[in-house]
Amino acid sequence: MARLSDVIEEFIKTLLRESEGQLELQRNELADYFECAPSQINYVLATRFSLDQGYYIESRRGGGGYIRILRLDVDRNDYMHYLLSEGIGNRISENNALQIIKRMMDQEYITQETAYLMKSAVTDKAIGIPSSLRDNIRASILRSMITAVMAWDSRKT
Amino acid sequence: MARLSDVIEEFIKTLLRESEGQLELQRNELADYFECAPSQINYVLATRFSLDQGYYIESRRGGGGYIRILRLDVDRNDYMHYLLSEGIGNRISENNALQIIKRMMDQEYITQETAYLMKSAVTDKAIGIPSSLRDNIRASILRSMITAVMAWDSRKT
DNA sequence: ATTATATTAAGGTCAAAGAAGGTCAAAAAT
DNA sequence: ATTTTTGACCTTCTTTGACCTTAATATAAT
Repeated sequence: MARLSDVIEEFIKTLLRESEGQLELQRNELADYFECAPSQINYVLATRFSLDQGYYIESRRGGGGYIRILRLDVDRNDYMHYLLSEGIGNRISENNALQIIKRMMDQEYITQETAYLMKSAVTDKAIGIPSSLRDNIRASILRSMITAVMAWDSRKT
Repeated sequence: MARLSDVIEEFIKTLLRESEGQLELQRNELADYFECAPSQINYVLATRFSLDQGYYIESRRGGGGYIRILRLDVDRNDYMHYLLSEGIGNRISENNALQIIKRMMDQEYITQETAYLMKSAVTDKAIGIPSSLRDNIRASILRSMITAVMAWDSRKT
């Protein structure tokens, strides 16, 4: 018997194929459909639709809430994927971060303007706190922004 | 699926656009039109037309009462300067930061893409560290990015 | 005609209920 | 031992309704 999680995974991937890599779903509805606990949907998303696997997830609670899944264009974003999975890690110096941003710009993954903005967010000065935590925070922010760039890109088809 | 509050928000914003940023409406009439509780109008106003978000509301009860909504169209640089000098300060919550970014986008001070990127840099998740320092760091980063937007702009003239 | 009172027509507040999604750990299955 | 499934509990956002306050107008009393 195929594991339910696998079935749900396939189901979502089919939907994604039919909708050009972008879709919105209702967690409870889906759980209902498969007669499983709602949290199983989260499990599927966490184990099969992670960033490393090339997916980006946004959600909103409350009435009219939703879960939005974006399939990132992996081929086109090879370098950025590498950055997210290994290239950055938990800590990164100001210099390294600036270099990475410059390279993304050179490769035309991002515009000059975006590069400028990203740089502004990862400088020592921006992050403030004079502590060893700074490099960790920087890494986290940089990763978040790179993810955003990718998600934005695949969003407008 | 679409949240009623969102529909009402859009409705009001459209009216505002058509009337040069100033309009008067009848709470009960609007509630009637959307077939909702009158207090839902207040909810929409409170959550989407706050001062922070650039709107000012006046109202009057009793016969001939009304709700007047004004969109505050401050000069772009004025607003950003205000943000830098007083609006943000040393600490800012995730929600407030997102609101400010949304407003800058609404008023077309920044593009949707830039807004998306900026948001990604100031979320709790991006900043990581679970500590009271987070709001300080966020304020600092947000200020830095706003400065960058301004600088970028004045650079290409 | 003037003043006091009642009625009606607005809008305001707040808390409870409802409608999502999130987290985490225990139990079950492989 | 690892992965999957389930369920209890949490957080966030929205919707609804009961009750309150204020203003204008109509009516009654002086």
